[in-house]
Amino acid sequence: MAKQKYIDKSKRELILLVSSKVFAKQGFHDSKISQIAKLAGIGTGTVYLYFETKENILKELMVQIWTAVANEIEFVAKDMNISSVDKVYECARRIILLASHRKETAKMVLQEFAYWNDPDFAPLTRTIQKTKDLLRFIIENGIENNEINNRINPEYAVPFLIGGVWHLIEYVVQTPKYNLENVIEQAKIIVTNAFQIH
Amino acid sequence: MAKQKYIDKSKRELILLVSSKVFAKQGFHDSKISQIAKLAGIGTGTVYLYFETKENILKELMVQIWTAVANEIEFVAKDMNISSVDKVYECARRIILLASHRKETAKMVLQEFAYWNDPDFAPLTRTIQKTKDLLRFIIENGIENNEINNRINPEYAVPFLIGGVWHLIEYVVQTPKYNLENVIEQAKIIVTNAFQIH
Amino acid sequence: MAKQKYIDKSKRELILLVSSKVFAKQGFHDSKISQIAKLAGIGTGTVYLYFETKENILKELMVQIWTAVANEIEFVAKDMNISSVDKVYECARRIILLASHRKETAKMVLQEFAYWNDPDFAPLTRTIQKTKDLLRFIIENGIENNEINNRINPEYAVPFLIGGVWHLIEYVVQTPKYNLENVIEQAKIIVTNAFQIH
Amino acid sequence: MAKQKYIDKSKRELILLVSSKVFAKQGFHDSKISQIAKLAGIGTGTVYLYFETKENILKELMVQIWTAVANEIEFVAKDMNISSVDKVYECARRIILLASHRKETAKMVLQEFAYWNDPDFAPLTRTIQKTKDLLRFIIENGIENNEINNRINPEYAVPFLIGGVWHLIEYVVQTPKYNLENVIEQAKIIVTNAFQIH
DNA sequence: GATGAATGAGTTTTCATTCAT
DNA sequence: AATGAATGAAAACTCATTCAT
Repeated sequence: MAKQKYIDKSKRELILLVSSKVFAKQGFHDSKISQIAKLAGIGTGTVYLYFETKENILKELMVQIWTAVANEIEFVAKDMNISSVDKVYECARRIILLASHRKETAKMVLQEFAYWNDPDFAPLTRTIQKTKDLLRFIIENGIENNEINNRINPEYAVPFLIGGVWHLIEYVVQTPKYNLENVIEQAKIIVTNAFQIH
Repeated sequence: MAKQKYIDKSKRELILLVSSKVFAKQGFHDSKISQIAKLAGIGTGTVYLYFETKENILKELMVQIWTAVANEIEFVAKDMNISSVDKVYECARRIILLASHRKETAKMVLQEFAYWNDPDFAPLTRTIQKTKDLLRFIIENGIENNEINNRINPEYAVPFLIGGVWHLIEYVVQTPKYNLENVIEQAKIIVTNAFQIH
Repeated sequence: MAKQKYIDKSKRELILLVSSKVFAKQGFHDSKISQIAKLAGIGTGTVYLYFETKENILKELMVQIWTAVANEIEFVAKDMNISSVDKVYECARRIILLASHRKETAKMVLQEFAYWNDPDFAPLTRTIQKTKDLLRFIIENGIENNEINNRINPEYAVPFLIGGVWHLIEYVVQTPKYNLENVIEQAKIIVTNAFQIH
Repeated sequence: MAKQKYIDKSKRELILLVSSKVFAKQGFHDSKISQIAKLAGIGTGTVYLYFETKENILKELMVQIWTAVANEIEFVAKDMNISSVDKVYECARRIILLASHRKETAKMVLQEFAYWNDPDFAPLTRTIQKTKDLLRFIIENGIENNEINNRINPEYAVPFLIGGVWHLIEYVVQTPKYNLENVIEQAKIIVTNAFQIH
C-alpha cells in the first residue's frame, strides 16, 4: 500500500519528494496540502509536524536544488583543473544533468522561482548569490588568464549564461523526447564560442 | 482626486496599467481585484465590466507584451537588410529595449510566465511559437548563407538565446542602477561570438 | 426591431409582460433586470422609472393575476344564477381558463407564490383572502340551501379545492400537449362528486 | 452550550435539520450558510465537509421527504387490503400525517418545490414520478374493479388529488391552531365523495 | 423621460492550519 | 508521533440600484 511505498525514506524527505511532484504538476497555488498528504500516504496534520507552512516546503525545495547547483559549480571552480572556458561549459553541463535527473523539481523551480525569489528569504538568496559569485569568479579568472574574451562583462554575462542554460532546461523539461547529449553538446558550442578568444 | 488621475486613458487601459504594476509588485495570486480597483480609482465591480476574470487581465497583459516582442522580431526578420548574426543581435537589442520601457509588465511576465504558460490558451501559445519560429528562421537562414556557424543547432539555440536575453532583462529589471547601453553592448558581444563563424 | 414590437403597450405593461416571461422561464432569483430591460428593448435604468424594485414587479404580477381570479370568482358568486355546486365548478373552470390564457404568468405564480406569500404584503394577502372568502361563501350558502353536502367543512374544503385546481393548472402548464376541454370536464366531475349531495 | 445541543445526532443530520428550519423560515435564497452553521453550533466550513453546495442540502431534504411520501404510498398500494377508494384516502391521510410531523420540512418543500422541480435532478424527479405512478395505479385498479367512478380520468385526477392534499397541508402548516383529526376527516369525505361510485 | 456605466455590498466556497484524541 | 475533522478568514465575482448625462 501507499504507506509502504517510500518506507525507506524519512517522512520529511517523503513530503519533499511528493510535494515537488505535485508542485511541478499543478503549480504551488493549486497544490493542496491534503492532496500531498494523501499521495504521501500520511495524514494532513502530519505534514505540519515536519514543516511549519506550505511555503516552507517550497522554500526548502528551492534551497535544496540551488544548493546542489552551487555545489556542482563550486567543485568545478575550485577542484577542476581545466581551462576557464571549459569550466564555464562544465558548469552548464552539470546543471543540465542535474535538472535532467530531477525533472520534476527542476520544472517546479522554473515555475515558481521568479515568484518566490524573495530577497528576505536569506537561505535561498545566499545560495543563489554564491552560484553567481562562483560563475563570476570563473569568468574573471579566465579573463585575467587570457583564456576568456576580455570584452565579456561578467556582471551581465552571468545572468545571460544562467538564463540560457535555464531555458535550455525548460525546453528539455517540456519536451518528452529530447536528446540529452545533443543538448549538452549544443551548450558546449554556444558557451565556448561566446566566451573564448577568437 | 484619484478618479481624475488617469482620465486621459480609457478605463480598460487604466485597469491593465494598474494591474501590471500590482501583479509585478505582489505577484498574481497575492494581488486583489479590490486593490487594483482602488488604485485605479474605480469601483470593484467596474473591473468586471471590462474583464471577465482576474485571470483574463493577466492573460491579456501577457499577450500584449509577447505580441510586441513578436512584432519586433518579425520586423527584423523580414524587413531589415543586415547580416543574420546582426539580425539575431538586433532581436536581442529590441527585446531588451522593449522590456526596459515597460519594466513593470516585463517583471510581471517574467514572474508569472512559467506558471501561466498554458498550452490551452491559444492566443499566447501562438504568439510565443511565432516568436520562436521567426528566430529559428533567422538562424537557419544564416546557416544556409554561411553567416552563422553551422554547428549551431537552432532547436536548442533558440531557447538558449531567449533564456539568455530573458534573464538579462530580469537582471535589468531588478537592478535599480544599470547601464542600458552596456547591457545591450554585452548582448551584442555574446550573441555575435556565439553565432558567428570564426 | 424589438423596440417596436410592443409599441402599442405602455412601457409599464411591457415591463410586466416581459418580466412574467423571464420569471416563468428562469425563476425570480435567476432573472436579471438587465436581461428584462434588454428583452423589452429599453435601458436598464428605465425599469426603475416604473418600478421601485425588482420585487415590486413580481408583487404586482402576483396581485394582477390574483385580482383576475378574485374577479372571476366574485362574478360567479354574486351574479350567476346557478346551483352552488355548479358555482364551485364554474369557479374552477374560470381559473383554469384564465391560467391557460396566461400560461407564463401562471407558471411564474405557481413557482414563486409560496415564497412570496408574505403576510406583510397587504395587497396580495387581501386579494387572496377575498378569493378564499368568496369560495367559502359559495360553499356555506350551498350547505344552507341543501345543495352542497353538509359534511363538507368549508375551512378545509377551500384549500383542498384551490390546491386541486392549482396543480391541475401546473400539470397543464408543464404539459405541452394537453386537452383543455378534458381538463375542465375532469374538474367538473371531481368537484361535482366531491361537493354534491348523493 | 450550542455545540452540545444536538450532540446525539450525527453532524450531517444536524445540518439537514437546521437547514430545513432556516429554509422554511426564510426561503432558500435568503438563507445563508453562515447562519445555518451558527445555528447548528458549527463552523461555516464544516457544512462543506458534509455537503458540496448549499443547493445540495436543499435537494437532499427534498428527496428525503418525497421518498418518505413515496414509501407510504407504496405500502398502501401494495400491502394494504382495503378498497381502492379507501386506499386513495389512506394515501392522503398518511401524507397529511407525515407533513404534520415534519412541519418545517413540509413548509420548506412547499415553498421551494416549484422552483427546484428541475427535470435534470433525477433522484427527485424519479421519486416524484414514482409517487404519481403509484397513485395512478391505485385509481386505474379501482376503476377496473368497479370501486372507483369510471368517469375519473387518472391523468388529471392525480394532480388534482396531490394538489388538494398539498394545499391542505399548506393550510395546516400555516395555521397554528388546527385540528388534525378534522383535517384528515375532511380529506376522507372529499376524496371518498369524489372518487366513489354513487 | 431615457440611458447604461458605475458601484460596492454581500455570499458562497476554499483550504491552510490547528488541536483534541 | 499521528491523525483528520473542524475551523474561519478571505476574495472573486454578481447584480440590483443609482445618477450623471
